[in-house]
Amino acid sequence: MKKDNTSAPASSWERLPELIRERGLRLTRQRLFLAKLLFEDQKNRHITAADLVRETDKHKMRMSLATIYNTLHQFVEIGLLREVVIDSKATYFDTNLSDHHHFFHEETGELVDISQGEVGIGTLPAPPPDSKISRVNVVIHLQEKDS
Amino acid sequence: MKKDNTSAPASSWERLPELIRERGLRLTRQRLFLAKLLFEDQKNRHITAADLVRETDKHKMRMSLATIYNTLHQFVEIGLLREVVIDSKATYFDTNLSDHHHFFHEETGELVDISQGEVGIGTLPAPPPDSKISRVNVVIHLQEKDS
DNA sequence: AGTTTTGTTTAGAACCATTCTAAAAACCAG
DNA sequence: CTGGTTTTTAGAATGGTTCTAAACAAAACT
Repeated sequence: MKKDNTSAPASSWERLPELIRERGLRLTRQRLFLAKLLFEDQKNRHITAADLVRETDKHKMRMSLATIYNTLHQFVEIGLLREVVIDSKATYFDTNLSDHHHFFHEETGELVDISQGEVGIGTLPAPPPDSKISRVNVVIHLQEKDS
Repeated sequence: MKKDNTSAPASSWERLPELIRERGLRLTRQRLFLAKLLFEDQKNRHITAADLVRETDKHKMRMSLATIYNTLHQFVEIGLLREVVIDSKATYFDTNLSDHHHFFHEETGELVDISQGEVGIGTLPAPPPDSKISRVNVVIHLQEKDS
């Protein structure tokens, strides 16, 4: 039985190399480096491809945009990341795999986790016939209060 | 004839011309035609810019893409439409102004209204200081049940 | 009416995030 | 080390959306 036990900020970062391998991906310098950027500090992050370009550049580990996108999507496929789309400007990749929702700061484009308990969805409507609910996204848009 | 005025889009379609004027926009052939397409049948619609291009073409009222986008955004500004972003593929414009949420069919890209009462949001977390909630979006993603 | 002012439409170029291509490089089993 | 397969890469291509600046149309003024 394979236990798909990957919740919270991924499993501990030291195990990522084997995890990547187990899921059928080769362990390359680029994938390892991106994994490090994403998961090393154990914090939940909401990152765009552009953010990663900036970070890799800063660390003198410049790599192709295509690689960054490929890796991000592969990480989603093997359950290391979740994709979050809020506005049409960019796709965010979320290291927090637990069931949760988001605040979205409209001015800054910043995403902030809302822990699971804080949004109580009382009732959900029944899905139409022949469909099943694959996920429920709640996004609370925030505006700055003009003081 | 039943007057289904409950969640009717915008005010009645006959008043749109004056409404457009009141909000400081000139009443042009293009704006009038798009308003007609969007609101004439009093049904709630979820339309993309590309949809409108198709419809205007079909009615031999071809107009520039820029005009379609401009008009759509102006209609949002004057409160005739709401913008809904679900995935990064396209922006939807919703003629249903009432407070409601959406089913999203992942396979077809189709959006379906969920009437207000059917999603009960029990608890909302307090917004961070200096921010206020501008809106709450709930999107229920649907997958086809492989029968 | 005609003329001016100002707002609108237009085609096409520009933009920007993302994906594709096909060739070179890296990984890894034997 | 070699061969076979996967990855990476630069740059081109894509697709939705926005911008530009020129032509045009609507309201305003005489």
